[in-house]
Amino acid sequence: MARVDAGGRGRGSATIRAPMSIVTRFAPSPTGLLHIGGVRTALFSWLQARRHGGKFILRIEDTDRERSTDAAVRVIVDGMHWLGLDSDEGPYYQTQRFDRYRAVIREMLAAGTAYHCYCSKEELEQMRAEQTARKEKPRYDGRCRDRQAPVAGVPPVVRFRNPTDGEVVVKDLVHGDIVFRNAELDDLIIARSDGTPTYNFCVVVDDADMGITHVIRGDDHINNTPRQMNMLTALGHVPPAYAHVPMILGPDGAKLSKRHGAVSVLQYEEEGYLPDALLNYLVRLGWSHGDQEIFTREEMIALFDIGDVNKAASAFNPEKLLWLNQQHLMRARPSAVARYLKPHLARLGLPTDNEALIEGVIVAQRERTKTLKEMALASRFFFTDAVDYDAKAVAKHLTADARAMLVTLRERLAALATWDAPAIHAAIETFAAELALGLGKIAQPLRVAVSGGTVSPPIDQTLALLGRARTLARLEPGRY
RNA sequence: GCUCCCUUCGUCUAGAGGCCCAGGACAUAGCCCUCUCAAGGCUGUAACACGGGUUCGAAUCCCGUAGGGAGCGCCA
Repeated sequence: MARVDAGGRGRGSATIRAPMSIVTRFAPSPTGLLHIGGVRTALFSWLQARRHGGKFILRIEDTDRERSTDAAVRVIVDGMHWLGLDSDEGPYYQTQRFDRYRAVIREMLAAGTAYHCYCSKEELEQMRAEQTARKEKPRYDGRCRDRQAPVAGVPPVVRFRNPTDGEVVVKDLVHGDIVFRNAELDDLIIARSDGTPTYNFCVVVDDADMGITHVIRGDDHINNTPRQMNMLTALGHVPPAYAHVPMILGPDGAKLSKRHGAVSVLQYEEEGYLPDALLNYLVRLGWSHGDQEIFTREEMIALFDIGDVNKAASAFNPEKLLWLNQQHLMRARPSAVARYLKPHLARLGLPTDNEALIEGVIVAQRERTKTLKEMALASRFFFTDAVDYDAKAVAKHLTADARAMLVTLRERLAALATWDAPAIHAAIETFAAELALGLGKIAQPLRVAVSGGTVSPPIDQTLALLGRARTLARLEPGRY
C-alpha cells in the first residue's frame, strides 16, 4: 500500500496559493447524469480536502459541446448540494476559459513544445489500420513533428511534443509508483482543427492554474497521467500528487449501468436515502477503518485518508445501502431526519407543519422502515383521517366480536386520565386480562381500526402519537 | 495486438511474516425476544484465483500462470 506523503505542490501560474495547503477538485463532465461512481470520487476529493483543512474546487469539464447538457450540469450542482459536498470555489466551466487555453497553446507553439499537424482524419485512420494489422499499438507516428511549412487550405490541429526517451513515474497515492516509458506515448492533440482545446490539455492547464495539489480521479485515467505530467513539466510546473481510485461495478460485477446504480444521484433522494447514509455507504467502497461500518460525516472527515484507499474495483450492493440508511435513520437526531422526511410527506399530499408529530413519527417508525419514502408511506394514517382500510385486514381482524370489543375498549380509552404510551399500554393490558385474551387479540383489531392495516409501531405508541381525539374518532362504530 | 491496472466469504472489507485451521459487516439459514412489522441478541453456512520460490514460518515478500478491467479518438 502506498504511503507516499502529500508532497505535490501546484504552482499556479494564474493565481498564487499557500504552497503547503491541500487543494483538491472534482471535475465531472456533464455528458451523462452524475451517478454514484462520480459521487464517490467527489466524496474522496472532498474528504481529503476537509480532512487536511484544504480547499475543494468544483470544475465542470464541458469542452465537449456536442454531448454536454444543461440537465447534466444541474444534476451535478443539485446533487453536490443535496449531499452537502460543498465546494470552496467554483463551479468553474471550462468553456469559459477558452481564451486562457488558447494563450497557453500559443506559448507552447512558440516554445516548440507543441506543433501543428496537418494530417487528415483519413490519413490517421489509415495509419492506425496499418499499425493494427502489424499488431502494433495504434499511435500517431509524429510525421508532422518537424514540418516547416503549412499545408495550404488545411486547418491544422495542435499536438503536444511528448519526450521520446526516458520514462515517467507516476507516484500514485493508491497504487504506488507506476512507470511509463515515453516511447510508449505519442503526441496527443491538444487543440482541434477548429481551434478548441481538448480534454487532456484543459485538465493540465486548469490543475496548474487552480493550484491543485491532489488529483483524485477514477483509475480509468491512469493512462492519461504520464502525458499530463509531461505537459505540466513542459509548462514549467511540478505535477501534483495523483490518486487513482478504483471504479464501482454494478451488483452483478459488471460495469455500472442504468438499471442498477448508474442513475442520477438525485434518484437516491427521491427513493428516500439520507445524504449521510449514501456517503457512508460510498466511503466504505474501497476504504475502511478497521471493522467500523457506520460513520458520521464528522468521523469520515476525521479518519479518511486517500492513501488508505484500496486498489481493486468494488461492486455496488443495494441491500447494504438500505441497511446503512436505516442505521442512519435510527441514529440521527429526529429533527435532522425531519428535514429530509418532509419532502416525502409533501409528495404524498400530507401536511408538513406539525414538527412534533413528524419527529414522533420518525422515532416510532425508524426501526421499521429503511427509507424515508417507505417511512412516509407507512405513516399516512398519522397525518390524514382519510385512512385506507385494507380489505383483507378488515375482514380478518374486525370481526363482529372484535367490533363489539372495540366499543368497550373505546370507552376505557376515553376515560383515561392521561394519554401517553404507558397509560394506554396499562389500559389495554388490563382489558385483555379481563377478557382472558392475549394482547394480540386486542392489539390487531385496534391496529386495523386505527391505521387501516396490520402493520404499525407498537399499538400503545401508535395511539399516543395519534392523540386521543383522533384515536377515539377512528374507533367510532361504523368508521371502519 | 500493445501499454497500464487489479485478484481474501455471494457482496463490502480486516489483515503490512508468526496474534489467522483468516476477523467484522450486508445478504442468507436457525433460535431467542414479541401486540403486528421491525429493531435487537445468539448461532450457523461461506473466502486467502492457481503454480512455483524465499523463510524455521506466507493471505502477507519474489517470480510466473490464469482470469478480470482500463487505455490506445480532432470523447471526457
